Amino acid sequence: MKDAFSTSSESRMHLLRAAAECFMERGFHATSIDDVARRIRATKGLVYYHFLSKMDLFFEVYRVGMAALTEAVAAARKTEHAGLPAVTAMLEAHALTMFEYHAFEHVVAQGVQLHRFSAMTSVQRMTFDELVASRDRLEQMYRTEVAAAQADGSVSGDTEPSIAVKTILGGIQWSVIWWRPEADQGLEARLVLARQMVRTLIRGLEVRR
Amino acid sequence: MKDAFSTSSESRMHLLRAAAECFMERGFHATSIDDVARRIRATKGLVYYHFLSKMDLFFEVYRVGMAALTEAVAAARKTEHAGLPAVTAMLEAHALTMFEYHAFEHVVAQGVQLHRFSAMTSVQRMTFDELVASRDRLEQMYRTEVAAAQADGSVSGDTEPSIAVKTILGGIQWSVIWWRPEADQGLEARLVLARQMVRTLIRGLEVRR
DNA sequence: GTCTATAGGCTGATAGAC
DNA sequence: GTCTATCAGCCTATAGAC
Repeated sequence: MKDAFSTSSESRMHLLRAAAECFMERGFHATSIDDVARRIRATKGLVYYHFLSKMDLFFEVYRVGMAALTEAVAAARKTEHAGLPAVTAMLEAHALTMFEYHAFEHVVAQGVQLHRFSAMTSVQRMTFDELVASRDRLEQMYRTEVAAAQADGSVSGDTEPSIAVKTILGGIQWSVIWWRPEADQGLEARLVLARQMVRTLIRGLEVRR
Repeated sequence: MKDAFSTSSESRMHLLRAAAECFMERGFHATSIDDVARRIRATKGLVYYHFLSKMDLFFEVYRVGMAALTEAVAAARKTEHAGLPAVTAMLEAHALTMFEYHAFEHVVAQGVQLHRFSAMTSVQRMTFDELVASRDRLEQMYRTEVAAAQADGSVSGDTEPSIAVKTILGGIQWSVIWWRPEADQGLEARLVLARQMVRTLIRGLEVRR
């Protein structure tokens, strides 16, 4: 998992992981810096040595989560032909990343909602805007492929790509709510689950012959 | 919308709505009791006259949101034959309720995540467990209908009902994240959107002939 | 790099006036 | 029913020791 953290010191990486877990369990505001430090048996001082503020720490966690998602989905996109095959591969990679980076993706989901951070410096505002933009770019990849699939006739044209994408992605993203790491250990079980989810979304509930 | 609030005084009802909006915008922990009171141009004292604590206020908002959802879905269920037709009607009603009770349903979504309220009294713990149970009962309605649809062959049997339901419902529930009341005014526009979402989930992305 | 100590601000909850 | 005043606790962030 090292890759998504790029170049980070040991402590910094451990803090990021601890923060992701705390934010997932209790949410941003209910998590104290002491909670994060305590989780790796350190104290507040260490956190403030590595991060400027609690919000910057949150942003870093978000960035790691989005980076993991973007890389996985972009890579999967290239393995298949444009259109429906690409979308299918993207969704499967997307789901697997949701499981592997569970805590981080939970934070990403929170971040989407938290437009209103009480007080943001202008630097933080810029960072925040970039994170929102990265989320839009991910969705844009999907919209492009769905539009291509509509053009080649493999996806029905009577629903706007943006609506279809939001709906389908919701099915994947919502897994942060109900999926638990304990539930299914091992890559094999995760792959089976991811494929069932993707199949449900691509083929629909209804069976036709 | 009065119905879902059952018997409530005027002030109490306004406070519930204000609380739902605050919790939606800032989240439970970031919302202060003063924020809620200020939104209806009142003060803290009023809130504590009507509700025992901030957490009880949250629980009441959650209860209203879940009640609205349960009633709408249960009613829709009866309008169609068991199995796929029932599921389709349930999803459409579900989506429409997500829009109509947007702020409340946003809080319900938060509530699912907040397992760990720092300090709950035993009474609060019981209330909380009942709210979680009400959520499970809603999902159970869907699982039952999907299983019936698998039995009559209208839904493929190769995905467990619980997985299919969680995936499909995710597509609907996630709309609290991206849908905004300003976006589409009027019942007509909402109905069109709801039907596009449901169609995407029932028929799938892929088109077949 | 990591820790301790502490300042300073905010907020949940209560008491009591009107 | 609604408001004002206030307390007690917690938590972010900083300063400075080691």
